[in-house]
Order: sequence, then C-alpha cells, then structure tokens
Amino acid sequence: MRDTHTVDVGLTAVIMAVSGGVAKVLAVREGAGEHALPSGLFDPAQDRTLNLSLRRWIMELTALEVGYVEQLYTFGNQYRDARELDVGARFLSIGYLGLAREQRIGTGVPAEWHDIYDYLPWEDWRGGRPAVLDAHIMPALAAWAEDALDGAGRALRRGRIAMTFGTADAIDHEKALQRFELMYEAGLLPEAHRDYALVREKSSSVFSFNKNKIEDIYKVSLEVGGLPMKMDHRRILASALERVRGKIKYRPLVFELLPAAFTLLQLQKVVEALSGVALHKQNFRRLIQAERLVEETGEMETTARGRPAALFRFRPQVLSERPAPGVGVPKISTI
Amino acid sequence: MRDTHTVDVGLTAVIMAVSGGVAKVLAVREGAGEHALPSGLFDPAQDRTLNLSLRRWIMELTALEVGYVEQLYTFGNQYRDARELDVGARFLSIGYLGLAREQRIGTGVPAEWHDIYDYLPWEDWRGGRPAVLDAHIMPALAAWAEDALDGAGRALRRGRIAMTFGTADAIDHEKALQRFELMYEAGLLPEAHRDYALVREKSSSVFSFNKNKIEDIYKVSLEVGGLPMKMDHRRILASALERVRGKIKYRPLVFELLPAAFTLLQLQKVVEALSGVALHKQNFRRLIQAERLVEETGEMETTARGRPAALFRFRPQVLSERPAPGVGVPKISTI
DNA sequence: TAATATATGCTCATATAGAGCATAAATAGC
DNA sequence: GCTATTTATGCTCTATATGAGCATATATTA
Repeated sequence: MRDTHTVDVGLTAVIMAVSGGVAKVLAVREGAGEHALPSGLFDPAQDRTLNLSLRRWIMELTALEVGYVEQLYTFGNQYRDARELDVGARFLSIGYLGLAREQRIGTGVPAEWHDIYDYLPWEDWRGGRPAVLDAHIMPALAAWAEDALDGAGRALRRGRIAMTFGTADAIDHEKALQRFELMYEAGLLPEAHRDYALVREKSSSVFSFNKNKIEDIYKVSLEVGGLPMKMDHRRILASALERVRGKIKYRPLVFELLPAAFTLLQLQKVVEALSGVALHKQNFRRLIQAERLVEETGEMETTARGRPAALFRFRPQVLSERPAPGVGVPKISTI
Repeated sequence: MRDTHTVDVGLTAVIMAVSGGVAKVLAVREGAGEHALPSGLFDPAQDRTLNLSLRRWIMELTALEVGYVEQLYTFGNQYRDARELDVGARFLSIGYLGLAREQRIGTGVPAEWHDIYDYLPWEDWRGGRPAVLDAHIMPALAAWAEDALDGAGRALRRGRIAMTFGTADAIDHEKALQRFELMYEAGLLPEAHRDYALVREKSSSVFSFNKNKIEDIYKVSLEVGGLPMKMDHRRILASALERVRGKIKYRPLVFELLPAAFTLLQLQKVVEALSGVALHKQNFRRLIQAERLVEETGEMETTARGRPAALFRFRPQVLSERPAPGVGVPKISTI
C-alpha cells in the first residue's frame, strides 16, 4: 500500500506579532480544549519548495501577510501523536518561524492572537523573576534531580538544571527550548503526562521522572500554568522563541514587527517582549543609535503622554555596512 | 501507487574531525568524480527517531564513533536532483552535523577524511585573505551586481555582497551558508551550472546570473576551485560550517574534537581550523583560562619542540556554572 | 499650577578585547 | 657547551563596550 520509507511531512508555523508590548502567536482552537499552531501538509505535487508551501496555506488559512519566514527544526519523535503507535505510518513535522506586523484577523478565520507567555509563563522576566519558578518549577526540578539513580546521575541533573534555568547570578534567557525539554522530561508539562500515558508499557527513555510520584508531578504540571497545547506544539513554540531571542542580537528582525515609523520606546518594547527581559532605556537608545540601525524621519509622535518622541525608521543600508547588525540584548541578565 | 503527500526522507551527515590543525569532513567517492557526504534513507519502520537513524547507518557505513550530533536544516529544493523532474516523487534531505575525534577509517570502508577547505576554499582566512576572493570571486560578484535589471536591483545585490563577503574593514566569518547561496545564485559554483542545465527551459528564479555570459561565468566557477560535490552537499557542508562557527562561541563543542588531555595550542588550532581565522595566542589563553573552561592535568607535553606545554582537560562543571561557555572567537575580524 | 509621564543628554565605573613586550624552558645545530 | 630557534607563559597598555544612574526637557493630566 505504501513504501516503507515514505513519510508524511507537516509544516507547523509559529507566526509571531507584537502589539502594545505583548508578544503574540497565532493559535487555532481545536477539540479537547487544546490550543494548536496553524499547520498543514506539505504537498510535493503542488509546491516547489517548503517555504512556498508554508506561505501558500498560511495565506489560505488566515489571509495574513507574513513577511519574514525561517525554518526552525524538523521533529520526528515517535510519540508525537497517538495514532502513530498503531499504524506503521510516520509523520515528520517541520517547524517554521514567521514574523508579521499586527493585523486584524478576518471574521470566520479560526485563528486568534495569543500572548506567547500564556503558553510559556516561566519565560517572561520583564517584571522580575517569574513567581512560578520558585513556587513550583525549581522545587520540582530539585526533587527530580534527587530522584536520579546514583550520585553521578544527580550531579548530571543538577548541572542540566543550572545550565538551562540559570545559576545563582545568571541565566541565559535564550535557552527556551532547553528549558522546555527539561520540563517535559521531568514531567512538569501537561503534555508529558498525556504522551506518557500512551507509551506507559513501552519503555520510553524520554520521561525520566519518578513514576511512583506521578500524581504529585502531574499536579505540579497543572500549577505551572501554561495553556494546554496540541501534540508537540509547545516544543515548536519554545524553539521559535529561542530562535528569535538569539537572532535579534545579530539580525535586524525586529523591524519586521514594527510599522515603518516608530519611536525608540516602541522598538525597545518589541525587543523586551521577545527577549522577555526589561532593558535600561538610556543604554538601549545609545546602543541602537551607535549601531546606526535607525534614522530619524523628522516627524514626532503626537498621540502619547509625556514629552513627544521622535519617530525613526529602519536604515536598511546598515545591512551592507556591518556584518551583524542586531539590537543588542544583554546576553546574560541577573536574576 | 503512492500517496500524493508522502515523501522520501534522506539524512545527510557532515561528520567533522580536526587533526594536525586541519579541519576534515568525511566524504565518500561516488560516480562522476563527485565527492559526496555520507547519507542514508530514514526508515520509519526501523528507527524511533531521526537522530537514532543517523547514528545507526553512520555506524553501519563507517564503524566510526560520532560523539556530538546536531540537526542542521531540512532541504526541499525541487531542483535538488535530476530524477525529481521526471517523476512526481519528492525527496527531502535533512542535514546533520556530527563531531568525531580523529579516527583511522577501516579498510574497505568507502569513505575518507578530506580538508573542509578543499570544498570551500574561500572560507579559510588563517593565512590572510584567501587569494581566490580577489582573483575570481569578488570581480565575478561585482559583474553579477552590475547585471541586475535596474538601479534598485544593483543596490540590492551590492548590499547582499557586502553583507555576506564583508565590507572594507570587516567580514562575518560565520556566514558560510549565505556566501554559498550567493555564489550558487550567481553561478560561481560548478553545481549551479549542473543544476541550471536541468531546468533551463523551466523558468527558475534560483539562478540570477546573466545567461548571455554563461560560458564566462562557468569558467569562473572552475577557477574558484572547490572540489566537485554531489547534489546539494556543498550547501549542507556550508551550513554545517556556519553552525559550528557560530556555536563554538557559546557552547564547548571543540572538546568533542580533542583528546581528553591537550595543550592550549592544540585547542587554539582546533578553534582556528573551524573558524577559519588566526587568533592571538596570548589573548586566546587569557580568554580560555578566564572562562575556566579547562583545568591543568598536572602533566606536561613531552613530544614537541620548544618549551613543553602544560596539558589541560575540559572542566565539565563549567556547564553548570555559566550559561554560555564557549571559546570566544572574535565576532568580527579585520580583512 | 503642580504632579506625572516620557524623552533625551551626559557621566562614571567597570569589564572586555586587541595588540604587543618580556621572559622562560625546551630542542637543534654546531 | 654555546647559540639559534621554537614554543610557552606572564604581564601591561589602550580602546571600546557595558551597566547604572543623574539631570534636564517637554508634553499631558489633575
């Protein structure tokens, strides 16, 4: 009936926009109350490239114009979907990141913008260290580390926790995917329990939490508070966030999310929303202007409170002047 | 006979090693004198994950032990292979990077280590600016830019050249994939002409070189001097080089390529071989030691000339101490 | 008119990166 | 044994980048 080697390929898109200082992702609601990323099958007969395929069905599904598109990662986990356990079929999913300017979604389109941090609450440090970390995540991870088989295993797990969730004085905000993967493995996300239920009998090395404490761990996964997501969509979202956080430092991605003219504070708010950290305003201005990323339009903003701000536009010449123009998020921020 | 959506998935591996200050890649010789990267089909029935599939057939093919493995990118170009133009079949190829310590290859194994820069001669700046750049590449790119349709197109092309191949005083050595793609598009690589010959009639927007000058451009592609490679393997190699150059800055990848004990000069030579730039010895030592990436073993090197060097080992604790431990290649080096 | 909010200019301390000088400890050639 | 050569290693000096905060300007709101 089908070749043993062939697989179906789905494209799953993380379409991001920022409006009013809130980083948003396009999500569709499906059954079971789970939020899903928009996704579609890659049809080799119809589309010349993966990129074109993605743009085609995004347009068909949402009528949204997406500017920047970038491939993230190809996921091929066996336990990705329950159906795969029964049939011999196989499904690969290629994650994509897309950046769009804020656009109203047409009526009748089954998609909505959602705050990214409703899915990844522990990733938003703009208001200081997220409370859920100390209230639920770190204690559960510490317990997970202690549950390792032997001393070496405990040291290894403690090391992984320190590397992804930070040490006493520093954290790497970029490592969103590694934090997701650690939490999934430790059972701190609802989908870990959903997936584990499917493979309970089959030995799965993916889940390393203590099976005797599974009820307690499941309760923690609910306290952590991320909205429920379909299949591995939270993983794909985390990898998109990691990519965008890394890339804004050396490519001028943020301007894909801003109108043609903007104030420096608007620019800063977009960077903060994506990177999840609050920035020092004066230093941010100094950096942006030193890098010559923007130029004044000559106009001033009129609608806001306080002293009116000068409007700027992106200076595309910077692309050919300097090898790695980005917005300079501090690599390592204090806890 | 087959579902319209299904595709075959191949895994293509860039296995790197460094020996004697030379960065090498595992290559197999196939017909037509073209060098090929080792590759195999992904068999969903046999392998639980993409990663395991890759490790399985690498081991079967070469009996090599590969330590670090990382997915690069999934390529789905229509013109990847001549056969795809005739049949409706479709082939996706997922590129992987693997790092191995230098190992002798078993007799009878149809694979050899080759200097990476034999395939990408313009990427090695250790001995100063590569001669082929000014002799062949930059003049041909300049001509390509002038051949654009209008002034805006010329400005755009000049901008792309500056961004990828650098400006008067700086170049980003990391952008190996973008340099490949620009050269491919401009017809400066032999495979561009091989692929273009297949799609001549079908309008292809991938090749933007002046078709009236195709013979001259083809000659340049031979002067550029990269060894011929199968299909899109040079693209995958370029993306592996880009990944490794980027990642050594913030992850301790290099130690995957070194023996357990090494001198600081050996470490430096590995970084230089991968990044393609020469480094200031004293500053490199200062950086490595300040980052506490290594610790002395207490032993000294005995075999070399000159004053004996202290032997060091990787200090894995650094992974849990600091969020982004890497070897600090200068981001931007002067031309 | 005072309080508040935002914009913008400037300084200062510290950390980091780039370049080079100086010295140490081995081998190679004679 | 003496000298040249080679590599290792310690140290300094300077320029630049980063992090933090002070001070002032110009608007709106109460």
